[in-house]
Amino acid sequence: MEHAERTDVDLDETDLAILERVERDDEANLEELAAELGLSKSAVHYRLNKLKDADVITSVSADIDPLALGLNMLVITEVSVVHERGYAEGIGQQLTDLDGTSQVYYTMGDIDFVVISRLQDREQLNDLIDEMVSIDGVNETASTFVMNELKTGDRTVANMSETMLANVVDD
Amino acid sequence: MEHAERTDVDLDETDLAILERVERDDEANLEELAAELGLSKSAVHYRLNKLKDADVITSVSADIDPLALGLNMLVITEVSVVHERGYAEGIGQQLTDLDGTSQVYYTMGDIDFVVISRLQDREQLNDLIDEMVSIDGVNETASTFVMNELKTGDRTVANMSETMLANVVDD
DNA sequence: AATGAAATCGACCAGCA
DNA sequence: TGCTGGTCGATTTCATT
Repeated sequence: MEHAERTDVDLDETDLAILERVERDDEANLEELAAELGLSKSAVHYRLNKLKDADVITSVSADIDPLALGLNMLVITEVSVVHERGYAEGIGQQLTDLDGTSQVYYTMGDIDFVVISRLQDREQLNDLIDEMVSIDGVNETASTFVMNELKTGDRTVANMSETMLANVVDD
Repeated sequence: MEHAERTDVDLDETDLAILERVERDDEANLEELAAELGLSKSAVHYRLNKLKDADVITSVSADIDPLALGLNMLVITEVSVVHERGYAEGIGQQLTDLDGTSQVYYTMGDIDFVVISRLQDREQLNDLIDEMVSIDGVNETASTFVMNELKTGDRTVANMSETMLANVVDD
């Protein structure tokens, strides 16, 4: 199935303010949100519904500290594969299914896949690499330890410049 | 500032079931959660509070579709820096502050930093690379386009194997 | 971990700009 | 189409067992 085309919603500055607020913390009640944003409860409620209906907000979810689960190791692995037609898709799925993998990207160029994994110990890392190389079509892997996670990917609006935000509003 | 040591919480299978549920979707009310988990409303409420107090759940936040904001480009950039004492820390902070960057990792080995960015067009990518190379101490950058994002990093418990989960429970 | 009462919240509506 | 202010039922919260 092809990715569904985005039904283009047009957002205004108020929508962006709401998004910035709830991507940071969605535990506040309507009254607090309304006060912070200078709107009425109903307006916030109305716009939040719209943003969810339009799939601008895709979900509301709890963020869990990986360290609380003993996931002390963070590893980035570059995976290169043999270049035959149709291979990549199946390999990508298999990488996605491996225990411990957190993010999987299919990339242009000579690398093919970048996989980011969270693990508890070196044994799990060994197992993971073994599983990767045993996937049919995988050529080579190169792993790098992450010493420090300086910025996590859990914000979207907050990372955008004024120019980028302006592009959203006026088209 | 050093990272705060985790005050070790011990979690049981019920806690893990709750975490798996709310990291996927936190919009359900207590009654639904209780029914799905086979617990009473109060028990779920009690445990959720405990998990938040213990910072196992760090936040509850809305997930926003980057495509809804025109962020069609996803790029992975490897940044290498000159190796002088104390340089890396400041550079990491500056990378973190750049518009468009979504994730920043400080890594072992010859690469030094891996940066993942979301952008709207090539001009923004050019600007970003320019800003990176103009950071004092940055040596070289190499960027790769992501053609397909197969797995996003927004789940933690769901990515863990039975073995990994067992490690959490019995220590 | 369950109960029940009190406090709070979110959904909805009629009316309005 | 987007908003207001108010109402009501649903929900959370909390003290108690």
